[in-house]
Amino acid sequence: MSSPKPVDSDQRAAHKGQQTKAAIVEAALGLATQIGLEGLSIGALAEVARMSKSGVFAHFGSREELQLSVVRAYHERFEAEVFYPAIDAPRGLPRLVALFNNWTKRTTTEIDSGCLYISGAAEFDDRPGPVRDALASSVNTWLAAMLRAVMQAKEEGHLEADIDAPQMVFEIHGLILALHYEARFLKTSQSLTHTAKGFENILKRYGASEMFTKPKPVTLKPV
Amino acid sequence: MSSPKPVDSDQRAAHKGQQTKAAIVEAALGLATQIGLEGLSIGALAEVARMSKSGVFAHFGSREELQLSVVRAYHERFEAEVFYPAIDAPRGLPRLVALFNNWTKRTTTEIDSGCLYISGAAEFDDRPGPVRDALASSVNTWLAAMLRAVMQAKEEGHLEADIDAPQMVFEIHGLILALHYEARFLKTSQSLTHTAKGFENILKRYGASEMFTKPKPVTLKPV
DNA sequence: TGCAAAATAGAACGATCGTTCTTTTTTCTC
DNA sequence: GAGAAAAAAGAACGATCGTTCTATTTTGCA
Repeated sequence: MSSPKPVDSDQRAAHKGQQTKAAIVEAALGLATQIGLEGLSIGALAEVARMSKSGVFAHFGSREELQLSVVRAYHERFEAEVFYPAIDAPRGLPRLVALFNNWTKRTTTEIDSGCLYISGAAEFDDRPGPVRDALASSVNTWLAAMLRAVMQAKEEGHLEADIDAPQMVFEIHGLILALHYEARFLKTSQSLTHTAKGFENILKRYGASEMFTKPKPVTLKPV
Repeated sequence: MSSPKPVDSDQRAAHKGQQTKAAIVEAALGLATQIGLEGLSIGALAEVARMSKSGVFAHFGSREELQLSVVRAYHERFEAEVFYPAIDAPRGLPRLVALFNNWTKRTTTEIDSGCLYISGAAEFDDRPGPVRDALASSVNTWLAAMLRAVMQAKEEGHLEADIDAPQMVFEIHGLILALHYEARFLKTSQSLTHTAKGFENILKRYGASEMFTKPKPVTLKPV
C-alpha cells in the first residue's frame, strides 16, 4: 500500500487508461440513454469516442461489462442530481417534496435524452442477468429512499399517521412514469402540469398540511 | 365485385397465403411482446413459424412492414379485449370503471408476456417513422377513449362537474404504467393491490359516489 | 387433370455485430 | 533517455442481420 502518488482527485486517476475509460463511459451513457442499452454497439461507441473498436473493447472485456459500467455511471449521476441535493432539505415533508421535485426536473430533462431506468426496464424485463440485476438494484435503492422519506414525513407528523407509505410511493412513481411516457413518446404538451397537479392531489389525499401542498418555485441559490 | 366466394369467415380468407400470413403475424406478436419490436428478427420468426426466412419475408416485403403488421394486430387485440367489452357497461362511471378494470386485467396478463405499447414507446421514442407513428396513434386512440369515458361520467353527474378530465386520465395512465413497471420489471408483489387502491383514491378525489368506489369482484357470467 | 399463378424454399449478398489475436504506439518509471 | 508496461490500433473470425434473386413446390381455377 505504498503507491507513489495515485488517486489524485476525482476521476483524474493514476494511469491514463482510466481517464479514457471514463470518457468512453461518458460517451456510452449518452448513446445508451438515447438508443437503449441493447442498441449500444461497440462500433458506434468507438466512432463517437474517436477510437478503434478494439481500443474501446479492451477497457471492458465484454459488451455486458460495458453495459454494467453504463448502469453504474447512470446510478451515480442520478444520486448526485436527485438524491443528495434533497438531503439538505429538512427531514419530513420538505425533503419528500424536494426529492420529488428533483426527480421531476431530471425526468423533464430526460424528455430529450431518455431515462435509462425506464428504457432499461423495457429492454431487460425478461432478460435475466447481471445487467438486469444492476438496473433493478439501482431502481430499488431509489424507491427505497422515497419510501424512507414518506415514512419520515409520517413520523414528523407532516402526513397522516395511518397512511400506507408503499402505496403513496407507488402512486408517485406512476406520475413520473406517465410524465416520461406522455412527454417523451406521445409529446403531450401538458404532461409536466399534470405531474405537478397529480403530486398536489396525492399530498392532499395523504393529509399533507396546506403549507406544503402549494409547490414553491425552485429558488436558485445566489452566487 | 363478383368474386366467387371469398371472405368466408373471419381469418379464413380466400387464398392460402393470407392464412399463413395471419399465422406468422400471430407468432411475431408473441415474439415482439417478449423481446420488443426491435428485437424481432426475421430469422428467429421463421424458426418459430417453421418456415424459411425468405418465405416469411415475402409476406411483408420489409422488416418495417412486418413491425407495422404486428402493431396493427396488437391494436386490434387490445380493442377487442379492453375497449369493446366495456361498452356493454352503462355510460358514465360504470363504463369508466369497466374500462379501467379491463385495462388492469390485460396489463396483469402482460406481466408475463409484455406490453407492446410500453416496450414500443421505449424503443421508438427517439426513432421517427411509420412504426412510431402507428404505435403513438394506437395509444392516443385508447387514451382518447378513456378521456371520453371520463367526460361522460362527468356529464352523467357521476363525477364532480368541475373536474379536469385530462388530468384524471393522466393519473390513471400512471397507475397502469407503474403496475407494469413494478410487477414485470421489479417483480414487486403488491403492485396489483396498489393499482386498485390507487384507482379508488382517484375516484374518491374526483367525487365519484360511494357506490362506485368499492370495487366489486369481477362477476363471472354463469354458463 | 392440366396449367398458370401464388407461395415457399434455398442460396447468396454486403453489412454489422461481439470478440480474439497480433502489432504498433503511447505512457510511465528508473 | 532507455526499456518495460500499458494502451490503442488493425486485421480477421464466425455469426447474424435484412434483403435479393432464382428455383421449386403448392395452390386454385378452367
